[in-house]
Amino acid sequence: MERAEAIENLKKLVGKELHELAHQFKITIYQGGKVNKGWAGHVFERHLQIPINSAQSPNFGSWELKSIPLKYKKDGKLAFKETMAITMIDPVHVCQKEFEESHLLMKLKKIVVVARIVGKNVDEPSYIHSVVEFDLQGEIYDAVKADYDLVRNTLLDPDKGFSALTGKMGYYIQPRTKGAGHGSTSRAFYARPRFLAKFIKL
DNA sequence: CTATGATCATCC
DNA sequence: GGATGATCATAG
Repeated sequence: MERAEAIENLKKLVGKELHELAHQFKITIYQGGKVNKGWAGHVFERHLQIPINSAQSPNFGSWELKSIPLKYKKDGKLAFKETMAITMIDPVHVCQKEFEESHLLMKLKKIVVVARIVGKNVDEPSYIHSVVEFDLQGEIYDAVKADYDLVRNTLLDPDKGFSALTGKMGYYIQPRTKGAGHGSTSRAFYARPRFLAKFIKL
């Protein structure tokens, strides 16, 4: 499927209620009192008839699908509820590649984001807000590159290394723990709200 | 077990 | 309210 075609396809979903779609595709939201945190993303992937797998990237060759939750603040305005996971950090790869060749940049250039509005928990209705693409230019590109270099330099520093990475680092992009939990120590690049705000109109 | 889809829990 | 670290379901 072409990227432009998929975007058109996703835009048809604007205004739809996600729980309804999840039910149609038989996607698990609750399992024994616990939440399937990836359910929203699976709904979109199923809608586009994309196979759900855990391979690092090319969801479908030329682009990448992400979803981000939005929420209403008490004054009635919209705000980003969470940061967005972009991709896992592979220390070896990051040390060998400059930003221009990085997996991070390749991903960012391919990402299509679906912003959706959520309530205070998964039982609240969830509606699709908009579909956007990332377009790194000028100031944004340089800032993201700086964040990548910060992570890279930390990994290359003999006194720091992988374990020194923390979510406190980075202005637009941060290195943060991510994994199956229970002792997993893998980390991923996350996009901070201020980065998302550059591309998503609230 | 790990990567991907992300959100939850808790701290400030 | 925003930020940071931990965690869950699914699939390979």
